[in-house]
Amino acid sequence: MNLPPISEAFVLHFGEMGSRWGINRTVGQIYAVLFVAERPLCADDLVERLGISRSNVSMGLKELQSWNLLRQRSVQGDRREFFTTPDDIYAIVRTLADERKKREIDPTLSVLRELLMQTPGTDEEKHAQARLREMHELIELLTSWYADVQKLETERLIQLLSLGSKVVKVLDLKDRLFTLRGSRAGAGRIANQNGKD
Amino acid sequence: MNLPPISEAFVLHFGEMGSRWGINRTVGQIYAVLFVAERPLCADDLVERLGISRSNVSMGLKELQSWNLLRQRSVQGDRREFFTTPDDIYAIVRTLADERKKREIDPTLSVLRELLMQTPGTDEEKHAQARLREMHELIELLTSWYADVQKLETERLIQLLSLGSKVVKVLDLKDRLFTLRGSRAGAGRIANQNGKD
DNA sequence: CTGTATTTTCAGGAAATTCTGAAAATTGGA
DNA sequence: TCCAATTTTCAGAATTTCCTGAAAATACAG
Repeated sequence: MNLPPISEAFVLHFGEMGSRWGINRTVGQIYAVLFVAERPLCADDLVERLGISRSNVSMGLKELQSWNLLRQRSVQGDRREFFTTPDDIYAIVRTLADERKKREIDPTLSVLRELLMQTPGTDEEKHAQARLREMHELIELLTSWYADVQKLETERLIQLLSLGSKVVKVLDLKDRLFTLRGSRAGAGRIANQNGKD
Repeated sequence: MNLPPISEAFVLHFGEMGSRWGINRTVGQIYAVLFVAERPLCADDLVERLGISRSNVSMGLKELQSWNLLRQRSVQGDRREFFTTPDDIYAIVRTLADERKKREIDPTLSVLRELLMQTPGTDEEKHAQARLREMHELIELLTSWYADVQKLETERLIQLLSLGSKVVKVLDLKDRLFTLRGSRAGAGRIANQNGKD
């Protein structure tokens, strides 16, 4: 592996992690190299840095592109294709989450929905369906939360994440204001700007 | 596969999904069977239902136990061990998240921290470190949010998830109250019950 | 067009993983 | 303690996934 030590350590770790997810080691390594690179790299650069075959690089890049994880750049006076990862790391995470949802969650939801439509033949099947229904509801809750949060601009998202569970305290505050509404006209007017309930 | 049709379809799908995560097909199938089962099952039950070898079941159960995903039950007058998944599906998700964090996120954070301590030899390494720093910060933000949320009781969690990004509107409300503080003593007092800032 | 640079495809070999049966270890009752 | 039931281990077979080199396809400059 032909990389400076810090990058190499990161690339090795990332490859290892990638293989714990569905992604294979090499694909993870390719991504890691692009992620830390100062400039867009072409396939040959990756061959050189990772010491793997040209065809392997080609397949890896194709895989990463199918995940929407790469940006393509052309370089003046060079016929080869160059690749980078998006600069904005929040955008990367959003893409990753979207793709995983599309590949894992959506098909699962559709299987669950289909199985919940069927008529159970036995008590055993009735029980199975009840379990599947619980799972379905939970996944729906999580994905609708996700869809909501995915809409926020990065700045808002950070604000929300930073707050963590302290949000709950803000909710308490909201509840309290509602309780007070009527007895204190001003608070009621403000609370209503929440635009909901 | 010796299962009623609804369960079988679910088990097959779950095994398939499992193999997209690091988990292997059989382990996913074992979990799925236990998840929909009406009663605790022993290893032989799983052999029968999935049509795989006894030793394979044994290894699969061991793997699931290492993920903390099973409950062990003993049955009166039977020497064999019986297994179930926890009834509470929220608890299951919490466990899963904890384990994935422990296996994937924590080691990554520690590698990143270590690499950020090192002195970069070149500009290339300086740039790599800057990228790793961004990644480190993002992961820290996400995990601290996660740690916070993990503390909530299920009920609160559901409340929070149901609200989705509408939370932001509540935050706006909070901000507005702070803006008003001073000019309107009452609102300020209430806002302070948020216990922060 | 033609020729060269570049990328992609893909068959088959290499490597990794999963699975099995046999044997060893463990468990709990008598 | 001994024995039979049960679980675990593990070497190697079976399967799956990954990787490569060679060949085909594509892109583009002249």
